[in-house]
Amino acid sequence: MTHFSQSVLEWYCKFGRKNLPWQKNKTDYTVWLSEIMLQQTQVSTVIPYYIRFIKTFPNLIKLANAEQDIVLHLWSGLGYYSRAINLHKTAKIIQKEYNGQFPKNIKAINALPGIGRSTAGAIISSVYNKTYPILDGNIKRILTRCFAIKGWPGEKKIENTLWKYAEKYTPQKNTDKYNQAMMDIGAMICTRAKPKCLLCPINQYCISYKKGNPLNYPSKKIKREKSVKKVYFTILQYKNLVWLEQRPTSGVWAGLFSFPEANNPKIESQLDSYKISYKDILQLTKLISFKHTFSHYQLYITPSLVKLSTLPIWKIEVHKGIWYDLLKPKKIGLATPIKYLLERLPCE
DNA sequence: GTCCTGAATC
DNA sequence: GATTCAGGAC
Repeated sequence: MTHFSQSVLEWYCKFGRKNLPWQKNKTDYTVWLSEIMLQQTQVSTVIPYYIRFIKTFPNLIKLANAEQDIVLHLWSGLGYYSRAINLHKTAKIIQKEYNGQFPKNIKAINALPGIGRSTAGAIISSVYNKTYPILDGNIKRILTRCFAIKGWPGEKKIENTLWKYAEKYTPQKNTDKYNQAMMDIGAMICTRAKPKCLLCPINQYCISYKKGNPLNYPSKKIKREKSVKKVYFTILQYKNLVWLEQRPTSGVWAGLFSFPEANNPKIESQLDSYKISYKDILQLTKLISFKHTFSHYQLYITPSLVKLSTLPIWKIEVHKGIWYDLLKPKKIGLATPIKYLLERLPCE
């Protein structure tokens, strides 16, 4: 084992995190679930979601047999909803094709929806203590700083280099502890801003520390202007009921419910397509516009509230959706801005 | 390139 | 208050 890895392991014994919710009563299921939630998401954000999720679905079979809407409901607000859809898919695959037993070899795990090389490595090292490297954002930050690796880590060439380093330093023994330690060091010591280099167990190996420039790493992505999109939501409300439609299983807010939307501000055309007659409108209010920023574009949302005096009935299958009861909300997936709007609607 | 959000930072 | 940033799979 390298001195580098030895230092990492010694640090873990003293300072590593060992009491996170998914580290108690650890099983393949809890590790898998937490690793999926932790993709692109920080620990403090995940904890309440994880606890609620595990309460509702204490094991894989419960999850496999669940309605997708319930799964998305529990994921609402966590973002990257394809993670939830893939999680559910994977549960069903394991139930059907693996007899309910989580596969134990890396290739089979890696082939499951939503599990890439790093997550597969994290699961198999954490649950079975097999020797496989991981490479998440934390570890990329540590490695680029320690070995002064220039270039944006998202670039294929740089990522391959980083995997080489990850392989080289992942020890044969105690891989589980080492991988957890590296994630902890990345989250607690080798932070993006104000890294605590003096407390770092591997500062003696760290080139950027010696040079005094750890903040130069990792190199930043060359950023391009975010495109701007506009959308107009039509909020149809009759008493406590609000009309919501389910979005397709791909694209933004996959599988979540949302208001009817249009690309032009003319509320009339939207009302026409829903065959709403003006005599049924009690009140039509343009609500305050706001901005929602995605990783790849900005969305300006202008909602209009249309209060109706009768419950419209449109031809079946022309508009597929649900009348969402504000007083008895159905458990469905809702994106954050939709949840925000629904919470602020006055109900009668 | 496409997928999201809350926390950190300005 | 507005902007930036962290965080992997497909």
